[in-house]
Amino acid sequence: MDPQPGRKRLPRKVREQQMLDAAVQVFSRHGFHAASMDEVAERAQVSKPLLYLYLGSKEEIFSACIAREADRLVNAIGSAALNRDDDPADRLWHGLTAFFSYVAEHRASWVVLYQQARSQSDSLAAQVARSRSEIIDTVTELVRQSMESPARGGDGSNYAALRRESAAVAHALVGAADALAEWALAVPGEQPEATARRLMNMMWIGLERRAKGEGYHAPDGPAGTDGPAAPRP
Amino acid sequence: MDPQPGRKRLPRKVREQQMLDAAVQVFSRHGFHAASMDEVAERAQVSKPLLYLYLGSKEEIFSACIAREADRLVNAIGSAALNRDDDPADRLWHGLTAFFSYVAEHRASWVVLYQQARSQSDSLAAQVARSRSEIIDTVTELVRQSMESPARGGDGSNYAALRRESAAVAHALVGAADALAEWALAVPGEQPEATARRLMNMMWIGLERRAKGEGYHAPDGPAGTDGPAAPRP
DNA sequence: CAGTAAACTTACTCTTGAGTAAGAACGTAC
DNA sequence: GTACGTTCTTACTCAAGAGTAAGTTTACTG
Repeated sequence: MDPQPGRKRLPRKVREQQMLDAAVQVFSRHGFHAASMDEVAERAQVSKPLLYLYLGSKEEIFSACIAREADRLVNAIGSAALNRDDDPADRLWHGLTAFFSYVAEHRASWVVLYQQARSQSDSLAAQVARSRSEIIDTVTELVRQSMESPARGGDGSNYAALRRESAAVAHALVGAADALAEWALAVPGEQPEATARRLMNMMWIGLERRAKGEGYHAPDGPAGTDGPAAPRP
Repeated sequence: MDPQPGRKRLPRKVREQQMLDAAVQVFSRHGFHAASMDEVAERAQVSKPLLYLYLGSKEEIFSACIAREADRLVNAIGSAALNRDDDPADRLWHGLTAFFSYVAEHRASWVVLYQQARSQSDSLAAQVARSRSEIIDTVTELVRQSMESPARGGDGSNYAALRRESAAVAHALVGAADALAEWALAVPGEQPEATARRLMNMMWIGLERRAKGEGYHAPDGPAGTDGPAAPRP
């Protein structure tokens, strides 16, 4: 007789994953410092000493969460964006769709990765910064390829500027995606594809025209370092 | 004889502001839960009981920080964006420039407002949500005015869609601005105006063309709810 | 120079939560 | 069944930090 089947004596690897699942949930709700390891243990249906025996310390548990979730997210985006056709726009589109789907489905994962992670100041910052830049780098590369493809002759002189601009775009894109993902969760019936399309519409066209040399011309602002200011249409 | 002038017996209002200054710094570095009130007291050059006597509890102190900083930020943006010419693009431009200047100069303030604030789950969430939506609403209104101005006949049928789209744009804009602000701090010589111009170039052109009915058309993705898919140029 | 109200401090209490010591239950090999 | 290694728990220790009791100093007023 076994009243609760599957609820006892699991192999270590399985338990560890359960613990990490619980930890991600708790960290995402409360943040690193406010998260209670008692709560993690309770959620994982396990006692606290086992948690510590398997995973070390609170920091190590957080670290393991970050590593696992970053890996999952990068894989999700990468497999959607990289193994596709060569058109940068479509790759970006698929990547964004994958991202919004991922966030919608694994919200806690994203919260831990992007939001909770930013604020920590300890040694966690390094770990977190690495994971974040892994994501940003993927996007930066995507954007960079997009920006050099149309109407960019062998212009190698402003390569540094191109790199800087693509980094800026990538950061903005990820930030916008984050904010949009949170917004989308509060809007009933907003599908991940729809959110991705919104973001593409906002930014991609800007990129295309930017590549052709067009752009917004600032009026005479407080600091006029704009060079020759042309009138807007 | 007064060896350290200005270091003793200050009136309550002044001390309170010093305490809030210190609190903003500490909260921005460590987040709400990890922030130590001892550290706040030390930074404010004051003992802990005085801190509690004047400002109440840790939560109330955090609350007061949020309220004060949100007010400052909204004022900074509002006075730059609203008291200008009527062109929505220029207003947005001035607002963004003011924003990036503010973040560059009062980094801790923004961190507390936008980053730390998102994670809390307690009653703080309400306070924080109100302040954040105050900012978002300002931007949403700016964006909405921009979107209806060009080539939008008296089309009142998709008013709800317009509202939703402008909300999405506003969220994306603020998220992108946040990410860009952080990025800009790590790039030497990046001026607030330059960052604002980048963001305008990314998004404003997208908005303009979007208003004319143009947009990115997704390829045959996993979910093809795109309506009639026209080929991209 | 009292007297008094505000500004301010030292030195505590008490809760919460990270981390652990010591050992109990379970499964498996012989 | 009995030896042995793995899984797992009850019941603690200990430090950090929120919040406070009671008292001390300064400045101003009559």
